[in-house]
Amino acid sequence: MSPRADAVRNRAKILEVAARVFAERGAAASTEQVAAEAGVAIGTVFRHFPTKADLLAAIMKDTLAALATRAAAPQATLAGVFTDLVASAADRRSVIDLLPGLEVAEALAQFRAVVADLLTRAQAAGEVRASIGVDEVMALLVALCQGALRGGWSPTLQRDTLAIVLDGLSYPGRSMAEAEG
Amino acid sequence: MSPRADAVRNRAKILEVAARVFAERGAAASTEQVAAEAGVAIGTVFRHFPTKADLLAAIMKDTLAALATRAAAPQATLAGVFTDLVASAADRRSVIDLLPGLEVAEALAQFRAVVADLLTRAQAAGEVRASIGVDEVMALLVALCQGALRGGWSPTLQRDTLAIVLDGLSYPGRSMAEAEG
DNA sequence: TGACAAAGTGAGTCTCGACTCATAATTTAC
DNA sequence: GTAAATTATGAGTCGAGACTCACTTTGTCA
Repeated sequence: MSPRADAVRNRAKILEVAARVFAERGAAASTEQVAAEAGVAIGTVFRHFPTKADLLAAIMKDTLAALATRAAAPQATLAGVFTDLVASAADRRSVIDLLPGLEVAEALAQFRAVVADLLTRAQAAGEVRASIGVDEVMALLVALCQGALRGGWSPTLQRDTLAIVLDGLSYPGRSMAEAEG
Repeated sequence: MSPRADAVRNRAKILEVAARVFAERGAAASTEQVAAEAGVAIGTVFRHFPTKADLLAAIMKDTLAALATRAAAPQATLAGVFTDLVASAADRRSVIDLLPGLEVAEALAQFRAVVADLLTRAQAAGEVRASIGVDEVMALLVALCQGALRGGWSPTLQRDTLAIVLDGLSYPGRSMAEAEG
């Protein structure tokens, strides 16, 4: 027997609303808020997602999958992914707190793989220097998103900080970092 | 009459312990934890800091002041400040959550002024391109700290991401950011 | 040393949020 | 249309943590 129609509808509605609520009010927003805004009883939320952590993980998984899909498009570029991500973080539409090690590993790995591909292509095109690895790129991506999210970066600030980081990715060498102890 | 000696001692002890506890376990650590580790009763903590937010604000204020002092040293450089901050964030020794608008404004402004000075000098020395402003530098600083804090960056990753960003600060132009819509 | 005010104590209150479960309402299968 | 199973409901439980306060202890000053 397939799942009941109302169950499917409610699950989708809860996920959609929860993503918005947690993005707006932070992961500390209560499950009751989510239930109220989704128009269901709190018990319904817990039937679909036995734990608040499960709900957050489901959202992260969806978000990462959507990002991976967008980044896997033929015309996608590394710079484009950075721009998109930072904009959506500043907008509080995605990228909740990274809850370490919670069922999201697989989705994260997939996204990472797509970024790795974009990086390779950018390097082949001479847009990014060869010495840079995926780890650094992912780290910078997360850092910029956290900054944009918590700092509420304006579009101008997003553009300017991104320009700096992207330039750093392409710059030939002479890192200032060597210049100090 | 000057304040009692034990009161002064306890206040200092609480601040010291609280900074460590919140850095290690996050701002969600309970006030009881702090009291226990400081060896005082919970009422004592609340006597000195009527609210948990007051305690966090006091810590942030101290931290920012210490940072400003270190960054104001004659031999300090912009690259050095970036390196120090990211290392201490990764180490969870400072930089708690930025609680928006809470008595920290003044301390933040002071730190920002010191960074502005370092930036001006770096630009005069030709180490950073002239088009960059303090806002971008502060934004990148916060972003990198958040990333290092939540991502638990290894020393290697700290060095590599920092090198990229610092290179971006000095790079002459040709931002990749223009290359997409 | 005595007296008093400042500071310390910690059990208790209060609020809030995660999670449960007995019961009611729906949906589906036939 | 009806039975049976699935799902929805929401008041209630439970625990945690911020904060209070009546009372005790301690430091200070004369």
